[in-house]
Amino acid sequence: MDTSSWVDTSLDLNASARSLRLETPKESGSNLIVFGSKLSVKEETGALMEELNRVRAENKKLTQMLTAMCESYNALQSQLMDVMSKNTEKEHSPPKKRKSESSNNNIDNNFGIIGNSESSSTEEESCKKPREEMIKAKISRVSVRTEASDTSLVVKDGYQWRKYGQKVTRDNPSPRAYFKCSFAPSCPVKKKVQRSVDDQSVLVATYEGEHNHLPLSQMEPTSGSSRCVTLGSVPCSASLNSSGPTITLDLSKSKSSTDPEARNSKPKMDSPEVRHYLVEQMASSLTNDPNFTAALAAAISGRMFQQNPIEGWMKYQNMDQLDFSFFPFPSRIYLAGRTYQLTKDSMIFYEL
DNA sequence: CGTGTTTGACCTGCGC
DNA sequence: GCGCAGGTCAAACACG
Repeated sequence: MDTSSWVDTSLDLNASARSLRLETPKESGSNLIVFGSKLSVKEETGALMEELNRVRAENKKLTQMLTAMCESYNALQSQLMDVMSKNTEKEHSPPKKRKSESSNNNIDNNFGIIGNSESSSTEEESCKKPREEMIKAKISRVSVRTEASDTSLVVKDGYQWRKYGQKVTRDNPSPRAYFKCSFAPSCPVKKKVQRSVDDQSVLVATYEGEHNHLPLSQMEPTSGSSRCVTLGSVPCSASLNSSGPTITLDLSKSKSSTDPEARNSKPKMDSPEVRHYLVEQMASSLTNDPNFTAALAAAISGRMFQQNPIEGWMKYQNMDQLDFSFFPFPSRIYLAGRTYQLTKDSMIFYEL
C-alpha cells in the first residue's frame, strides 16, 4: 500500500460507539508503546512478553487463514476460467441472434424492479468483453404508473438524465426515449423509457448498467467537496482535501440511537454499494499496512490479559465488526514513524 | 448564454 | 449483400 494515500477513516464499531479519525501528533514518538492504564515496569514487561507470544500465535493463525483464502481464490478463479472458456465455445457455434427484449417481459404495474439485472446473455458476453461492458450490460426494468394525460416519458428515479434520442419502435406505437446519466461519460448508465403496449398509462423504464455515484436526491445540494452521509447506522462524512480522501464516521451515534432525526436520516446513502465501498476503502487502507496491523495487534493484545483476548482479536479480523470496546483510553502507540491514538470518544490514526 | 430537448441522419447488428 | 430495426449522434431549437 502506498502510505502517502493514507486514508483518514473513522469506523463505527457499534458496540463501543467510539469514533475513529486522523489527527496531527503533538508529541514526537519513539518506538514505544504507551497505554493509558498505568502498569509497573515488571508488570508491563511480563505483559509484553505474553503479548508477544500471543501476537505470534495470532500471526500464525492469520497466515494460515490467508493461505487458505488464497487457495480458495485460486480454485474459484480456475473454475471461472473453465466456465468462461466453455461458454465461449458455445457462443461461437450457433448463429447469432438479436437480443429479444420481450424475453424479459414480466412487467409489474406498481413501481417495482422486474427482471432485475444480469440477463443470461450478459453472462455470455462477459467472457469476451471488458469489465465496463459487463457493467453496462446489467439490465433492470422498472414500470411506473402515470396519469393517463401525462404524455411525457419521464420516470423520476432520483438520478439526473439527459435525453439523447427518441424513436418509434415497431412493436409499440408510442415512442421510446433514450436517456444517458447526466454524469456520463464517467457514469455509463443508460435508460430507455417507453409506454407499455398493454397499458398506456404505464411507463416502462429499462436501465442498463449501474450508477457509480449516488442519486442526485441524496447528494448534498451545495455540491461541495464534502458530503455527510450515513454508513449503515453510522453518520459519516467524506471529503477530498489536499492530503487526500477523508472518510469520517461519527461513532458516537450508534445504531441504537433513539434520535428520530438520526433515524430519518439513516436511509440516506445507506446503499450496499456505499457501505461496501467505504468498508473496502477503510479495510484496505488499514489492513494493507503492516505497520498499522502490527501496532494494532500490539495495542490489542497488550490489553488482552485482562480482558477477553481471543474474542477481541477475532473481531478485528472482520473489519466492519471491529470492536475496540476493550481498549484502554487514551492509548497511544508510536511505531515506525506513525502514531496511533485511541481516545475515549474516538480512535485516531495518523502518521508523522 | 448555457443547458437540455428534439429530430432527422447515420451507424450497427441481425435475418434472410 | 441487402434491407430492416434499434440505437446513437449532432445540429437546430427552446427555454430559463
